[in-house]
Amino acid sequence: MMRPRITLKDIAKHAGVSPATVSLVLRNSPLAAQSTRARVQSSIDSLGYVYDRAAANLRSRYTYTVGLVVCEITNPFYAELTAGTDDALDRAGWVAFLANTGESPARQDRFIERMREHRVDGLLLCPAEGTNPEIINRLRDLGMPVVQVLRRLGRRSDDHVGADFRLGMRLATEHLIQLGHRRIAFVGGGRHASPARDRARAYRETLSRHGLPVGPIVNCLPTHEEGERAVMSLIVGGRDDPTAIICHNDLCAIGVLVGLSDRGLVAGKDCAVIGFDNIPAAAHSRPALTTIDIGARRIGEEAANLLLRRIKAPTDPPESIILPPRLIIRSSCGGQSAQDQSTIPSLKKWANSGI
Amino acid sequence: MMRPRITLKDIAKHAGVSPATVSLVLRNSPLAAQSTRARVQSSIDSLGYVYDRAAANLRSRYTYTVGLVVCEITNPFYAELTAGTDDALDRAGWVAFLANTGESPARQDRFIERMREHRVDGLLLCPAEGTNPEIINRLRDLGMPVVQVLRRLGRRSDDHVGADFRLGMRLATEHLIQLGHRRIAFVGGGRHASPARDRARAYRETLSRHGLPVGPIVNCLPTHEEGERAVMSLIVGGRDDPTAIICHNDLCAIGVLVGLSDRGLVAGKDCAVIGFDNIPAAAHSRPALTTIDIGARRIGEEAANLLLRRIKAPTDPPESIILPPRLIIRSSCGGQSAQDQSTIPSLKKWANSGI
DNA sequence: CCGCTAATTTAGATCGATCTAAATTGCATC
DNA sequence: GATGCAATTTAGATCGATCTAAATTAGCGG
Repeated sequence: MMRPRITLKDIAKHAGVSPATVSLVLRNSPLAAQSTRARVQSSIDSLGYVYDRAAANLRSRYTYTVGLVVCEITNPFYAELTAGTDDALDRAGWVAFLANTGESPARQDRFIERMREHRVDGLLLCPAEGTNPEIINRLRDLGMPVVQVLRRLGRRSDDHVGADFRLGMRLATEHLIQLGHRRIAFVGGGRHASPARDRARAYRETLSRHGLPVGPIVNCLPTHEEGERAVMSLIVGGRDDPTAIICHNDLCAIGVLVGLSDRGLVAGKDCAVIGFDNIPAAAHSRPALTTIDIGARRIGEEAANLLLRRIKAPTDPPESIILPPRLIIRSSCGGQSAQDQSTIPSLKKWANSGI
Repeated sequence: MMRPRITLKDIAKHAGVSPATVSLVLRNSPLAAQSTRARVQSSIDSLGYVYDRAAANLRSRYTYTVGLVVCEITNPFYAELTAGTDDALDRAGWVAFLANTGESPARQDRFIERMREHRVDGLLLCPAEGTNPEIINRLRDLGMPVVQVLRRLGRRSDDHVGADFRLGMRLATEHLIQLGHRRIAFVGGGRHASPARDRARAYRETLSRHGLPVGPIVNCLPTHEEGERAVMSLIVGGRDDPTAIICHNDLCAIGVLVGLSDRGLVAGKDCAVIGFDNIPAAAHSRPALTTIDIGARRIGEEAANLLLRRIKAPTDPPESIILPPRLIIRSSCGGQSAQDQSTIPSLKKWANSGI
């Protein structure tokens, strides 16, 4: 019924060499002579052999797999990031196990455990909100290479790839200030992950530095719905209504745009709106959304590459790779609607010397 | 430096039993006595043992992994579908390798090969456009269980989970006809995957059945950009301009909404627009998009469950699970803007008797 | 033709689990 | 206490590759 799998031994017999030699050929070892290499290769082709990595990694060091733990893949931003890691891993010949935690630490723990059982060589972790920071230390003690993506738990001296959220938020805030806004609200604050804290902090600092009042701040989920709803509480028609709104991300900014239009207001004229992430939809809202691009795909790629480096050199000092954000000016803040006023993205990168 | 991995043998020694017994306990075999089970379990806990599935599956039948091959994860619809499969697999204790082919058959082939090397027990395949249908036969000959998701290649008697795209398109078209539209355009036609062909066909059939003219049809990618652009070619201000536009999917429908508003037209008043997929953003466009919901998440779950069934019973006759679409009426077609006029989704399902 | 080094090849143990088939134990019955 | 049968336990082979260390072969100078 089930025909037996063709193994390395079968190839050896067919090619008239030892299994050890076939193994050398399979791994492109320089030890194998050109002539035998060719002979073995032709046996492989004619028998239709499939290399069994699962068996190989029992003995060898690597499984050539990593775990990708994402907090919410249905968020377009993370989908983009996932596509980036998939790309980079594919190029290197690796594959990723996917886990979508849906912001559940319990599910995340369960998945990480499962990954350990499958002997992944490392983890790309965008930790769910509320994750116990201890998990990083635990994984390090277990010798499991981990690269934190975007969100970062605990100490600053772990491997990490992210964006400069504070600079991003400063760019956004200063853009509005330059346009003359004095009452600048923040929608989607109150999240607890590190990028959220960074944003909130930069928002406050920038306003204070310019001697402007901080707030109002609406703490809500960064979603369409809550963005829409936030407008209701923010714009009451009084003198003190904000003239500009900075949003935690584009999803929620697009909600704000809709909320404004439902109130008969025109974003970019009656009220400026600025987003964060530059998801594909941001270019296609009306008015088109001014936002901060942080290069989701690129972050995914850099994270995958860093993880592969770390797997190969586990004791090298940790790296923190921070990609520069750029302000994308469209029309939701009124005035100029120039296309993508971009700065050349240069890679800011440093290694903490293992402190 | 690297402390050696704790193995089943270590547990055996610690608990004073044989490795075989520990193995039984690990697999919850009824052969192990309650008392030994407890003793072994406590050894496991105190030594911090991690089961090595990679080693186990060398000998045993299953690896408890599947490959998930998706054509474009950055499309919100597929992201949702991916979340659904991830959910179902997680519940069953399985994990998926992820591959985002980006509609590249070559990349898809490469990935499938890699999955075979990793000995996945089965594949969830949403084939890239242009995939050679032979691949299904090849995989069947190799004994690899495959469930096609949404898109379906070649013969109708393979395992497959999808939506009734033809019914969906009929619902959409008839909805517009009922509203009195006579010139109904189709944007995003010309795609080659099976769901696209089904939609185009139902669109034509329904119009013909009602004695209405077919077209105009704009063949373009189902994206924001091209949706916007399509409006330019479709609405020229003449007598024969369509009064309604059906779109291949919501992404492109939202583009059409934007295109209309850029022309100073109001969707739902000057022109009706209807989408397909019911992605999250559809409820938050303005006007809110009337669309066809096909339950992306549910499809992902059903596909994962079917694959698990097929892995356990490879010789059972193939199943085709078709989920019913439902029309979600919002305001992009004008008139009533009642919330989610939904029918109760009942599962339509049949098994081809292995023909 | 021998010795010596360098280039190839290989035998056999090993990775960490499962599987088969046989051995052992426990318990009720005779 | 011997016997039979079911319930547990176990030894040892096995999955399909890699690894180590040793064996073989080739090439070259003398």
